Amino acid sequence: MDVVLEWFRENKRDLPWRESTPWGVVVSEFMLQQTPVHRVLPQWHRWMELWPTPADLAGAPLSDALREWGRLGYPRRAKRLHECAQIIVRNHNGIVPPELPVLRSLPGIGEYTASAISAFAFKRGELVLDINIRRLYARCWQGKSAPTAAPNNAERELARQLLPEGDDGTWAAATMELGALICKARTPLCDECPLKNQCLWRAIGYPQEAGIGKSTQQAKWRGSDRQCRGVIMQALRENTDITQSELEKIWSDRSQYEKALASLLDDGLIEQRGKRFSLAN
DNA sequence: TTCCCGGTGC
DNA sequence: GCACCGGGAA
Repeated sequence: MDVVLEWFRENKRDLPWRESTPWGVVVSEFMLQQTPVHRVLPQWHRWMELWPTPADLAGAPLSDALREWGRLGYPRRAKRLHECAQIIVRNHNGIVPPELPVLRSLPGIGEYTASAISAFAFKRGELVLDINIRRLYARCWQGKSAPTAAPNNAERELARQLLPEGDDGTWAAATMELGALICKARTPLCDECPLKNQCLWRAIGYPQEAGIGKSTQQAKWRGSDRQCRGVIMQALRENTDITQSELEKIWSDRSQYEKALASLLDDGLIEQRGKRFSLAN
């Protein structure tokens, strides 16, 4: 697949974590879970400035990590990353472990993130299956418009066959970049694709399978439990300490507020001391 | 204004 | 199979 690697050499974005330490890669992968590159960039720089090593983050209060996470979304990721830092310090001498099973055992690191860290931080030719790569494979080699909800063994086998011998992680980076920039979910730029002459989906006229690739409908954001949690977190990021009665004013639906508050306490993202709430420590 | 984008953990 | 986030494209 030299055309893909050649395309990557000429078109890859200049992303700072590609020139960073293994820890920088870990931080980037956590932030990039469910969040686009352009939103991650400023936050990543800030975090690497504040906490350039696992020991630095492990030594900081969780509340600082949650505050600096800002509006990236899914603040449980910040808590898990903080936990990762502490485990790395405690069990791995402060060094990011390169072994796939060890990475996989850390909180917030699943199949994708473990292989991505191994490939990008340690230059290993791992099987990396993020949604961009999976979409590219589904289209080009399977003639489908989109991949299934989760990878199965047949898909892993196909991906393994495509992985170049002796790869150093460049294949994953290249296919991910191609999926993100050209083989896009909604409006693929097929004319610019280095694989356009061998893409099965293109060859058979871009069929759309019923039901495939459709994620379950997300509830409206406005008025959702998610929005309520976000509003509470934002209030606690801006106020180090806030009373029960002040906090409850920020959301009009009382029962939804109570539910969101309880779930944030349950997730260990916030804490209560008497009548006052703050980010968890 | 709605719709879409995207890993982990339960 | 569902909950979790916020921003940006359509």
